[in-house]
Amino acid sequence: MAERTGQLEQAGLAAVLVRLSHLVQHLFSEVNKEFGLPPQQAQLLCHLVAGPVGMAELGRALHLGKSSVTGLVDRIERRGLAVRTPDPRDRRAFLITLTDAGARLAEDSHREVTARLEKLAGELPPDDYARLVSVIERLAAGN
Amino acid sequence: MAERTGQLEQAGLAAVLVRLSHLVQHLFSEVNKEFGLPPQQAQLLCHLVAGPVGMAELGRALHLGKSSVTGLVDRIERRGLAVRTPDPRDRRAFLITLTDAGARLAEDSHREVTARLEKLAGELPPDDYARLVSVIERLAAGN
DNA sequence: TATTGTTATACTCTATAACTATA
DNA sequence: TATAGTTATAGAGTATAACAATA
Repeated sequence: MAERTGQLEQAGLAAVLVRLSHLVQHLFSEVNKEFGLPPQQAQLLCHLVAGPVGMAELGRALHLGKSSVTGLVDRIERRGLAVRTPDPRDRRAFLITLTDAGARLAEDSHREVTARLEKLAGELPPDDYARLVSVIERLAAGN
Repeated sequence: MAERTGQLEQAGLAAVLVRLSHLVQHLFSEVNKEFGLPPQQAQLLCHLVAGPVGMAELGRALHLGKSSVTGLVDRIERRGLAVRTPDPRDRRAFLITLTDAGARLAEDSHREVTARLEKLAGELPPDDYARLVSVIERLAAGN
């Protein structure tokens, strides 16, 4: 790793990634707390914006066990943000669908999270901004 | 934002940051699960590696309320990974200190997390690697 | 037999409020 | 009065195991 030494390397890639991750997680939590949403419920809403999703697929997307998804959907449903509807193609399964209130909340939350993250990075020179997006995209590709 | 359009911008900075954050968090959780550690306890250990820390300072560092820190330290102490020792300069306060077992576990966990993150980014060209570290450091500066 | 989802149970995590003790 | 920390309580999040119903 001699080719990767120097002042910038002192912090270490892992260290800055973890630090950035904490930063983003904290911002996400704080924003959604203002909307009265625990971060896990907010994340669930994010995964429902594109359309109805089954419980099993939610578990895979969120890296959760079946019973964890059951509880999370219970709480989101109790708040009136989504509903379980029977899957017409599988009588065992449900499709979780956002209510109007849930869709509005998801959109508001997403807008605010995006705004604050963009603001965070807004001081970066355009070149750095573009490079950051590019590199992170490659980093996350396939994971 | 016309100066920031193009193929790379389609994903959006916020989106890739959130995605990267999930990626890092999940990796951190998975690694520490192998060590029998919930991610919060692992993060607590990280903050103790540099030396003993008081409860209040832990709360500030981890963005936690006082009682949350009490519980977290209770559980870490029950596992024999750290101990409360009286602060000689303030008879109200404790200094949380890693035990030998806790220090070993923290080091092992850190090594493994670092290795997997470095591996994740190992395919990046050295220039991108250095730039990523540089940009993220500036992004996280002061936050 | 495998998959979808729930229930029961236990533990972890977090916050608020009320409290003790020290600064 | 302010700060360091605990306790009590309540809710949220997660996992494992046992279960029901459907594929």
